[in-house]
Amino acid sequence: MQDILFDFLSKYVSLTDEEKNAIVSLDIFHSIKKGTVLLEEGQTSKENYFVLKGCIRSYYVINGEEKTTAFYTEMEAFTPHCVVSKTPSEYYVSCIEDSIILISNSDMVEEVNGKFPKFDTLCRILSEELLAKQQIDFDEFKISSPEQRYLNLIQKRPDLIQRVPQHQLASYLGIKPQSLSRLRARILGKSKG
Amino acid sequence: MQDILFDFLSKYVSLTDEEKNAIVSLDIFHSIKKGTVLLEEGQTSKENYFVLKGCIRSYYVINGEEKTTAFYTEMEAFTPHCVVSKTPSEYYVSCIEDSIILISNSDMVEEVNGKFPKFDTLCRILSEELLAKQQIDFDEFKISSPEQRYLNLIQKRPDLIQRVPQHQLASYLGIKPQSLSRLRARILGKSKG
DNA sequence: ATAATTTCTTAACTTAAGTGAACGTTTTAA
DNA sequence: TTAAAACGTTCACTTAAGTTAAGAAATTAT
Repeated sequence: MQDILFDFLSKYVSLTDEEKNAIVSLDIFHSIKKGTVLLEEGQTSKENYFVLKGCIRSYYVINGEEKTTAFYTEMEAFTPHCVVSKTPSEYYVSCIEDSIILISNSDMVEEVNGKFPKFDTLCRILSEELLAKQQIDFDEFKISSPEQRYLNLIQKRPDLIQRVPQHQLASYLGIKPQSLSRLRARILGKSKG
Repeated sequence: MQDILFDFLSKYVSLTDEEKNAIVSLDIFHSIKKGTVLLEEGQTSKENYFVLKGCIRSYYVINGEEKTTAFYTEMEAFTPHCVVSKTPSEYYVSCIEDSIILISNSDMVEEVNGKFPKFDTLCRILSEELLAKQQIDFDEFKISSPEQRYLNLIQKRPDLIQRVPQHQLASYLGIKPQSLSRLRARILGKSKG
């Protein structure tokens, strides 16, 4: 299990056994059941997530309606806004499959980063990379129509379309579930002629 | 001029004179004329931007049409995707006002970061903060209609509405210029009753 | 200063998304 | 195992954005 993490990290920096032990000693490996809510609106959590297996989802609840904004799957990291801003969370995070998640506390991370400067470099590289990736995702969302976004999703994250309920996918694409159904029917009609 | 930068940085870390000199010696202060293109599609630049005064804009050109995806104004930093991914840029960056921009080369930054570990911490904090901020912006974009996005922009970045041409604002909001005109007329009608 | 270009707005028409409702299917819980 | 709830699709209707075109206003270049 830990090997998966260290294989991933080895792409960015090489870690000594001492450094690896420092990570392991944080005791961050967790098995999470489908449906578990990891973060609730209003909480000021300090927890960062890294998905080893499974899928977590972030969503707002507006007028009783869920608005899904992101899915994080294998080898993706997620630091909720409230952890950085130290203000109450405006959204929820929950687990949509039985998952194995690394959950680390910001205070712990800072402590370890203080001891091992290499971790600062690692975190910087990871968040710079994530920032750049997210910027591209945002750009693509802005310059695309809902239909283009859906087609784009089929290309880039085909797994999501299988493992995520339609109504969650719809709000992720910025539309209503009925519109996603219609849009899918439209595409199917086009490809048939 | 330099004071503006160091005042800003002092919010995150305290720098010694030696560290400040290291930054100054990079010779990164530039005066840029309105209309200057800083990055073209296809280029694999290594330049990072930090706006001290003025405004820069990133935009794609798709079928001859500009799609504006971001504006960066005073005290905002921007690292184009190509700098991180080391692949040719898919978008342009240009200056929409006479501006003073810090332009730094990634290689130089890495060299200086090697000498002064504190800079790694600084860069990590800045990019984590930026990532969190960007995530919120993306979330708000997804869960809002064009009209809500426009009203939101009036609240959050009223200056942009003054200093940016309508057609650039429109594509930033994910709609056509004609739709923005209509939307504004609609809002005006509502407020009058 | 004037001409050329770009920008902004308005309008009529088309296309697609939002809304409310119905209905069959699937999943969840008792 | 059944009842209840949630989910996905379809439909008719409404609302808003896309498109094409035209003209006024502002900006830029000569």
